[in-house]
Order: sequence, then C-alpha cells, then structure tokens
Amino acid sequence: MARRVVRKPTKIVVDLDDRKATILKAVVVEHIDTAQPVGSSAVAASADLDVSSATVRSEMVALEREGFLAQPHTSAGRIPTDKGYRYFVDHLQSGVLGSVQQKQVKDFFASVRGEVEEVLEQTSTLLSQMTSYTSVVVGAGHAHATILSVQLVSLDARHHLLVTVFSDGSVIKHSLTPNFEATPKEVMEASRQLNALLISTSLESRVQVPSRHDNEAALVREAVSILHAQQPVMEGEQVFIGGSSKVAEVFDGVETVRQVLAILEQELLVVSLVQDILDQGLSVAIGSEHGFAPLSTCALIVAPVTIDGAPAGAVGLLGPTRMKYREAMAAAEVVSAHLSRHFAGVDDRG
Amino acid sequence: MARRVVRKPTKIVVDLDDRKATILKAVVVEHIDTAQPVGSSAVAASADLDVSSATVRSEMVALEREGFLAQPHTSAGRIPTDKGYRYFVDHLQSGVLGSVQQKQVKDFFASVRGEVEEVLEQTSTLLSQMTSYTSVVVGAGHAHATILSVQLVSLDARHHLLVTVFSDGSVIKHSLTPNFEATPKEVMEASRQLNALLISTSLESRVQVPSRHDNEAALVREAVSILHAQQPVMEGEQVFIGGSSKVAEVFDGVETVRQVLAILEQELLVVSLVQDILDQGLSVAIGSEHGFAPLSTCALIVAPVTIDGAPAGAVGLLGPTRMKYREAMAAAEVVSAHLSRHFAGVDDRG
DNA sequence: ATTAGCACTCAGTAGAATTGAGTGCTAACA
DNA sequence: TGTTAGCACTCAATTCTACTGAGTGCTAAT
Repeated sequence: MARRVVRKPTKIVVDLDDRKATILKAVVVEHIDTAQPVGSSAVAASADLDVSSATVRSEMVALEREGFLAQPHTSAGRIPTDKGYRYFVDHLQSGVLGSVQQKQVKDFFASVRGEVEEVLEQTSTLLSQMTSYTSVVVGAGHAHATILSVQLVSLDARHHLLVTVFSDGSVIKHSLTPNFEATPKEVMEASRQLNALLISTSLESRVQVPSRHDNEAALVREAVSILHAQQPVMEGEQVFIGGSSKVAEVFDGVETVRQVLAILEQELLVVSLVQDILDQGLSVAIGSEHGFAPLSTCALIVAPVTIDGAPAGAVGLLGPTRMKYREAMAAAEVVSAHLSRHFAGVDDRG
Repeated sequence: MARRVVRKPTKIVVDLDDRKATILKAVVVEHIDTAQPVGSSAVAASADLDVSSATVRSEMVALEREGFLAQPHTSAGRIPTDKGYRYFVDHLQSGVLGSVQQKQVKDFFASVRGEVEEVLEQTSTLLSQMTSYTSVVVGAGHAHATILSVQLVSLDARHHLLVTVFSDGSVIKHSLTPNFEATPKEVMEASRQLNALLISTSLESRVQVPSRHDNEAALVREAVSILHAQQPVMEGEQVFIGGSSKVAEVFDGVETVRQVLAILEQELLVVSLVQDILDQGLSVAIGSEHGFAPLSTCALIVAPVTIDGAPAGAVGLLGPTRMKYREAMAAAEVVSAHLSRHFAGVDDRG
C-alpha cells in the first residue's frame, strides 16, 4: 500500500459575522444531539440570541447559500454540511475531559503493564470505551530503529528462524528455508556473522554481504535479503482497532455499517488514511475531506503520538460526521499525550 | 478466561419417518434460501413429494408439536427451530465444494508464504471470502512446545528484552525491567545461563533457578518467573477473525449486528467457544446449543486443524442459524484439511 | 433591519380497507 | 385409515386516504 499523495492543507479562511456563527453552531450542536434537522424556532430559542425565528430563517437561507447548511426537503429544518462541521470544529475552543474520564485515563496509564503491543491494544479499547466510537491506534514501524541483535535458530536442518531485535524494543521473526541442509555449526556461525554484520545498522542501510560459496555465506545472504525485502511494505506498522461494534451503534443503516466495517478490515488502508490526515496537519477529517468516498459519512479524529519529539504513531477515532467532536477530540488528545509520556517514561523511569 | 465447562454431547437420536424428514428438509432448504416462513403449498410443490398441501399441513402440525418447526404467527408458514436445523445438519450428506472454490483454496495454499501468523490471518480472509461468513482461525498455544533458544538483549542498563524461540516456530518477547543496573557482561552471562537452564524444557516444566545474590542470578530468576507466569492465561492462542463486515451482511437488524460484533471483539471468548464446541465433538453449534445467549441467533461451524494428528487449532465460520450449512461446512473442512497439510508439509518439505 | 402573520410544503402518522398467503378443520373419498 | 378438496378463518403486510404539524418562504407593517 503506497502512501497516498500528500495534499496541502486547503485552509479556506471562512469568516461569518457573529450572529451567523452563533446560528451555525446552534444548528450543529442541536443536530449532533438529536440527529434531526434543526428548525429556526429551535435555534431562536437557543438562549444567547435575541432574535425571532423569522430572522433566524433569513440567516439560514444565507448560510445555506454559502454552503454551511443543507435542507433534506423543503419543509424540514437544516442540517450542517461537511463545511458547516468544519467551521464548527475550527472554532471549537478545545474541550476538557470530564473528571471521571480524566481519572479513567490516569488510572489506566498508571496500571497498564506489558509489552508495547499490549499497551497499544488496550489503549485502543480504552479510547473506544471512553468515547463510544471506534478507535484506531497506530504504532510506527521500526524502519529507523537500529538492530540490537540478530539470531538464527534452527528448527531442523532446512528450517531456521531469523529473530531480530530492534532498538525500539520490537522483535520480528522470519522463516529461513534454504534449499540445502545446514549443520548446527554452520547455523551458529552464520548467526555470528549476521550479528557482526547487522548490529547497529537500520533496515534502511545496505550492508556488504559475503560472496563466498559456503553454506554460512548462503544463509547470511538469504537472511539479509529477507530483512531488507520487508521494508518497502512498511511492515511493522501496527494497527489496533478497538470497538468495531461501536460502528453498529453510531451509524445508522446496515449498509453504512457494512461499508465502514469493510474498510476497517483493510488495516493498511486505515493506516495510510490516518497518516494522510496527519501529513496534512489536520486533527480532524470530516466527510469527504480525506478524499475517500466510502467514508464520506464519517469523521476521523487523529492525534499524533511522539516519543521525545519524534513521531511514533497516532491514535484516532472514527465516528459519523455528527460525532461529539469536543469530547472525542479531547479524549484523543489526552490519550495520545499520556501514551507519548508513557513510552518516554519507559525509557528513563527509575 | 477460564475454559468453559465441557458438556457431554447430548446426542438425541431423533428419527422421523421419510415423509416428515423430506418435509422438514424442504422447509429448511427453502427458508435458508428465502429467509421467509415456508408454507405448505411451497413444500408440496417441492418435486419429490406426491402429496397435497393439506397432507403437508397435517405433517407440519406434527413436526411443530415435536419441536422441529415453529410458526411466527397463526397465518404464516413455518420456520425451522434450532432442533430442526440440527436434524437437517445431522442428516446432511457431506457436500463437496464447487470446483471454482476448490481451485481457489488450492491456489491459495500453493502460493501462500510467510510466517505462521500471516498464513493463519490470510486463511481467515480466504474462508470469509469463500463463504460470505465471518471466519475464525485459532492457532493453538505453545504451552507444550519446547524452548529452542532464550536470549536476553539489553535496551539499556535497566531495560532488557527476553526473546524466547519455541520448537513450534513461535517467538515471544517479554520486557525485563529489574530494579538494578546490569552490565552488558552480566546480561550476556544471564542469557547464557538461561539457555543452559531452559533449552528443551517446555513452559509447563519447572526448573531449578540459581539462588545466588548476584545480578546474573537475579536476572535469570526474573526471566524464568516471567516465562512461567504467562502460562495460565493460555497466552499464545492466536485468533484471527476475518470478514467481520460480513456480520452486517448476513444478520438483519442493527442490534443483532452490534451484539455479534461486540462478542467477536472479545477474542478469548471466541476461542473458548470454539474449543468448547470441539470438546463436545461437534462440528456445528446451532443457536442455543453452545449455551451462550448473545449468540442464540447464530450458528458456529468448526473444524479442527491437526499437525501430525495432534490438535493444533481450528477454523470456524460464524453465521446466522439459517446459514448455508453444506457449503460452509465443506469450506471449513477443506480449508482445515489444507491447513493441516500445509503445516505438516512445512516440516518435511523438500 | 426586524418581525408578526400567513399561505404553503411535505414527511410522518394514524386509521381503515383490502389483500393474500397460509392455516386448521371437516367431510368426502380411495 | 390415510389422503384430499373445500372452506372459513387469521393476521401480517400493503395500500389508500386524511390529517397533522413542524417548518419554510414571503410580505407587509413596525
């Protein structure tokens, strides 16, 4: 899966006068809450606006003309368009998590233990439970990590395992099945040579492989080529998706649910989507903004995870365009911050 | 997650006279096909039965009294009960896969490469695509496998990785974060001792740990305890679920979809469910047969995977009780057989 | 510029009537 | 005795109609 084209952020500076903005926000808030079209009188009733519904109506006509609102049919209220949501999100004062959730996150990170993968997986479950949306946690690949150790272990004369340990704490294995039989001694020797050759290199750097014709050299060559072969696939990017059942909760229409689930199944696609949004410098992609048609009824919130300033992955939340942006964004940010700190903390704890 | 209680197979020998059996089967087949209640005249029209609809009706009354059929309401046709499906499945002559699918499986296993995990994952996708049902592939844990190699790798003075290679080709890692600083030399020495201590043992066997008070001994003790600690969690059982989006295709009602998805999220639950069914010696659990209420509208087909006769996991298919049993069972069996052969083949290929 | 007032639109709802697939029962029949 | 044609009955689903009411757009008055 190739990384998708990076589009420049198409930040259109929109500005609405105060009253229009208030009305738009009221419509968005109400519609997020009720999932129904919002009428002018409901907006007029919205306290901080001292005008009649008629005035609201004429403003709404303008907002519709400008593309912020839409009408499902003539005699219905208005619903926000993607552009409407965008305005809303851009003008959202960043929310604060409820104290219960604050505590939930705190407790989680105070007690979570285990390998990185487990932490990420559980984080994904946490995020999903906190928000009632489907969560995505992406762990960065280890292309840049250096190799700490390479070991060749024999299963039998023709089947060996290449176990590589990286400086970021990840371990990957590869099967090595040469078309000749190797003695334990040859395997050990190859293992030794691989260590000498690869330690402190990264998967990106090329190394000089021995050109001799003996078995050790053959093993070494095969091992090195396997290791280097995996890079372009951006292997090692780990994805953890939590709460896919939430999809059935927050989207309506079985067909929509099916489509979204089908996309979540293609994990590489999800990763590139998240990356794409991050690359654009956005924290939310609404509706068609990510240019991916099947998800045009979705919004995707992302927050980067960094370790000591370096990008190390991301957390995301997937919901309908009428999702609770403030709460969800706050949750994503808090969790990604905790996650960043957690991993930084692992390295200099004690 | 504790393994669930093993219930004895409650095989009730049911026998129906020929005509009742034919009628029952006709109802099942038709209902699986149409998802609608089946009426007496539809059954009567079913070629291999030369009776009028009135006769069919009176037989249906009997079948309903005996619990094989049910009526959604007075003036509707009949639908099969779980018991009805059970009879149908028990009297199903084992189906053969269509030649297209035959080829699909063959091609897949001829070309599939890579690590066990990848093969299992892809198999799960294959099964799901072949059948349009959600698939479950369970890889057995490595509690019984013996240790081929143990290696302790330092990230820094206080953070080490314990990398263990098992005879079944699996590799697991554990973080080791002792509360003292260890020199590279001590780590290497501990690694050496661990090897001497653990090679050829399994996770089940206890070993004598050194009781000295130096750093190596402490590292060794911690490593051994971590390794042995993981067993009761039946860690290492891998689950791969493929085609969860199919849930939204084959079940009707968003709520049902949500429930099923929520269950699929709890992978350990799924594993124990599959194991439970296998332990009962069944190949299909229909409706409430598995005793798990939230899945009472589902049927779960399972087929064991064995390597050289020893159980090594299972494949499963989850669908509604009105699923296409013959095709799905055939697919599960063929795939599990291929999978068994594939892994056996890996060990003595060439 | 704002708003009260009003005619108009149209999805949604409720009720009534109708349809029709399907049943159970019974009486006649082989 | 088992089978079947016939018939009255049931009831979900469909169709139709009328109505409701939330909401709009427009206009004339403030």
